Amino acid sequence: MNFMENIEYDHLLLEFKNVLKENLLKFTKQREVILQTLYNFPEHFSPEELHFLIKKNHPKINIGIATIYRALNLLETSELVTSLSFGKAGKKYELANKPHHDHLICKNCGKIIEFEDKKIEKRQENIAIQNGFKLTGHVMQLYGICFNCQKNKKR
Amino acid sequence: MNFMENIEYDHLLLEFKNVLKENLLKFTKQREVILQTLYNFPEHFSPEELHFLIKKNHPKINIGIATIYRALNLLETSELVTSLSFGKAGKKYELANKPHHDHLICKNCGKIIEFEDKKIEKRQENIAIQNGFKLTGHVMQLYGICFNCQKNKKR
DNA sequence: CTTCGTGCAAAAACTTTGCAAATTG
DNA sequence: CAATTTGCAAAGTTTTTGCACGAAG
Repeated sequence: MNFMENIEYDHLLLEFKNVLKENLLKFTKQREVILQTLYNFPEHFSPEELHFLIKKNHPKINIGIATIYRALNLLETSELVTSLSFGKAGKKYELANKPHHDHLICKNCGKIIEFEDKKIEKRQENIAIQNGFKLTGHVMQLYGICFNCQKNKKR
Repeated sequence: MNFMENIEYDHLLLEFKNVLKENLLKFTKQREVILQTLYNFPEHFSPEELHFLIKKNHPKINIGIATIYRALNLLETSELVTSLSFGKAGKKYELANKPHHDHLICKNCGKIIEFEDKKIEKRQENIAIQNGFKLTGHVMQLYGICFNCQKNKKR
């Protein structure tokens, strides 16, 4: 992969640099690598997981966990990253403006279908406005039993 | 308020007692008060907030924070309580089987507004069917900036 | 050069655990 | 009675902070 030629990433990087500039903060190798890692791995990371991954993929950079925390707080405050957590799992972070994704998940076999529904999104926007909110994102996961698992169900 | 005459609460309590019985666990004053408090205050609590509230409302019961944590873990495992967290705020707990609702969450101050939208739910059902799924549940969180935080952001 | 960022280690905050005494079934 | 639960304090975890040095603008 050659990140230098990725327009989408370049745009994200530019946004980040603007945030830094606006706040008179500095662009450092550590901050760059953190953003890059969040971009390249489309999962949800705990600070610790992110730290581990960066140490593995960039052995040359000596990055401390405190830097990860500080960067994630900065990124979250500037709305480039969002965090969430459900149930037992701790807080997880992901890029805020990834292409939008909702999930339909089979509780039996774990199969995941991604979908997008304009009508629901429109409705969500309305609900936010009615409550005085400026909407910045959402998480929606539907749980159920997929076709195959319904068929195979012998219980 | 006379909780003795509250059918809804009685039902919840019964459910809890059944969970305890199934696992050969014991029904204690502390566990009862925790459940009761979650029922009576329809907010989202951190363990610490819940502890504080119980100490305030039941000064006679000497309840430790460890007991709160242990009870919340038990209640969450048995699906009587769910937890969620977002943005800066830590993990919060609420009763699971309140009438169904989704959350509109301020990423800045952590304020939570609950809502329910029949149109969205109908649509979710359709999406599931189109994909061959039998729907059993969902999680939907809308993230944004609440009215107050929008105002205050003008620095 | 001046200011900010970093790693480190220490501190603070949050959560779990071990244990003796108390309570439940 | 036997077994579980509790509060407490100690032990783990997770997250934040202070500081001296290094890096960015």
